Amino acid sequence: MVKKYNISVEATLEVIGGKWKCVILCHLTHGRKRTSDLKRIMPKITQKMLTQQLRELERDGIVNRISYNQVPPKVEYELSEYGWSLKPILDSLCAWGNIHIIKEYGDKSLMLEDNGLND
Amino acid sequence: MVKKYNISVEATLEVIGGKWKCVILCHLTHGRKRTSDLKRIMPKITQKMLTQQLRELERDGIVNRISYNQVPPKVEYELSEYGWSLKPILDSLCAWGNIHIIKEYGDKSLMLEDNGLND
DNA sequence: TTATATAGTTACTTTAAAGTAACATAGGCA
DNA sequence: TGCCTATGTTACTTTAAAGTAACTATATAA
Repeated sequence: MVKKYNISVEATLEVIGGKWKCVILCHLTHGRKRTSDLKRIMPKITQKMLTQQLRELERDGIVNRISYNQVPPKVEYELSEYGWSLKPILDSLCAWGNIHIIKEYGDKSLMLEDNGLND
Repeated sequence: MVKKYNISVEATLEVIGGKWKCVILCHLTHGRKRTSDLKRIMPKITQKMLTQQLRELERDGIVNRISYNQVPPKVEYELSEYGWSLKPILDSLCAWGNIHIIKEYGDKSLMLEDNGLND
């Protein structure tokens, strides 16, 4: 077998890398969410990307998918126990981002959408 | 002006996202490195990607570029003071990656290159 | 019976990231 | 003179990620 990683951080990036996964996971650290909740909180994500990213996170054991058998469908997503082990990382990524935004733009309210989670 | 971020973690990803930046930064947490050192430690990175990523990290104030005026050239890179503020994040990304590799493959020595930094 | 609501899929296109290979620099040394 | 070194650049190609738009399913309520 060929060694896959130069350094272990690459394994983490395989799981939470890309444009959307960290964003989704940060929102899920504030509690279980329906698909429609996630779409409302992240207005710019498309249905396709949302499902795709959630599927991959589910495959990697990071989130649980809870499907209620009803019509119209109701599906909720939450961090799994393993997913919660990412909480300190997600928190510090957000915290550093806040500092960086203030450093770059002076005022974070200018750059962050008003979704009730940026206060 | 249009709000740029849904949540602050996106600002962080703009700085350290992509395939190489976290890897480069993790190596730099072990000390100042010449370009040739970095190429040796990361054999799969190309000259172009290495320079490109370092330039962006420099532009964002994360690394310092130290150029000795001599021929053949000698250039060193190190974390800036601002870059060092990422150290806790980089460390926890690596630590989580180790755990994840062990969870997925049982033995991390099977997956990590022998570059002297994975022990 | 027809419209509604929610979650998801599919084929396709666009955009962005990464990789390749050849070239540039310039002082020292054989 | 001409080659070596280390670092970096450029034009181009390839690959991967993300986005678009149209489609599906189906119990319930109007």
